[in-house]
Amino acid sequence: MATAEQSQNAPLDDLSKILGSDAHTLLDPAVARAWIAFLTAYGRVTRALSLELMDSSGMSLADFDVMAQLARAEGYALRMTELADAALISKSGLTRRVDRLAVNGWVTRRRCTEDGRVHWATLTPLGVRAFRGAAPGHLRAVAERFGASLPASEMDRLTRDLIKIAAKNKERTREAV
Amino acid sequence: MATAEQSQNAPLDDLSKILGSDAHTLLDPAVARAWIAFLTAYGRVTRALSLELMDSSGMSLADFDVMAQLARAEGYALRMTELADAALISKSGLTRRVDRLAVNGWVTRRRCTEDGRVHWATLTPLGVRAFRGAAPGHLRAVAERFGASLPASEMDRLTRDLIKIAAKNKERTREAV
DNA sequence: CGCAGATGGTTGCAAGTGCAACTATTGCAA
DNA sequence: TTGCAATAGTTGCACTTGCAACCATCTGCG
Repeated sequence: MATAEQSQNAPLDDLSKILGSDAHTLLDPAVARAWIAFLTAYGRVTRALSLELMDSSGMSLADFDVMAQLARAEGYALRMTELADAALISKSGLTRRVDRLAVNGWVTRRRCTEDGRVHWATLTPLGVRAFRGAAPGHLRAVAERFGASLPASEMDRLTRDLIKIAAKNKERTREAV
Repeated sequence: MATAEQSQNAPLDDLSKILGSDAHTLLDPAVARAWIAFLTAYGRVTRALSLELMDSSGMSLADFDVMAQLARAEGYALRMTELADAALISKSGLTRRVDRLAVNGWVTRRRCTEDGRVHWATLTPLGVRAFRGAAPGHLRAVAERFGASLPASEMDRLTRDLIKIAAKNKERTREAV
């Protein structure tokens, strides 16, 4: 992945050296630049946020995401599958993440009385406190690293664009088939 | 991580339930929406591209990125560290990735004669062929999944915004200190 | 020279990840 | 009621990852 700055000019022209001059018919150079910038921005921002969050709260970005989903939920509780979907990770990944969060005492798993197959992951009081401790710093960091780069008007446009891209790729590719 | 669509309205309002009403002073709701959309778009697009690329060429997205960097480079060769930087992965990660690419016969490692510490990773003729085989489909997929969502004018604006965000997070956080 | 310190790369280790196969539970239909 | 398909979640496995410690090589200074 090229960094955004260096390849601002010609990420695809470089490739046309190896792919031939029809490279730009496969992928519009403007899209190629946007794609490189997208990957670069994502990589840098998430790496920085992840290190900061780990340092300040001993929580991985994935931990935070999962706990934030629970924090938003009615009664701080969600079924495992709902939670996995919301956090965009696999079911098995969630099982083990909740294991780890449970070891920290931040989350518990309760079997559902009405449907024995279902387990509710729930934020414990300790987990609520941990989230309250971690969130301000993390949200501020997101504001600084992601938000502060653009004026407010630009931010809404960016949101619309990103939502369009996300919508176009909604199907869960493997499982949806 | 909430999905872009569902939380379009109020990702932060939900959190104010747990964080208190000053949640929005920590992170502007418009930024919060953009951030969620960003994470969602990245997750969905890369997952889809990665599966498609693996199916069609037996190449991971990371493999492709590394080989694309080499394909762009003078003589299809880069030093290991340059390559790691360009591909935004760690040095150790690159060592092992190149190991795997070498097993496929796509990349070789040559020790530099002038400076014995340096190793040049180089695309082999077979690697060039593999890249030529994989690239068209992958570029087309990027065009479809990422590019086709937005009109050309919007794409350039998106690029500018993303580059600003990337630039703000340029320091390599750990090593730069 | 020769040795300290910087630089380039690799390896040990302790994670994290997804897929596919598995177990447990439910619901429905004969 | 029994039995089978569908659903929820977990586990085995194989693979990837990054950090920190390590080895090899080079550079510059006494």
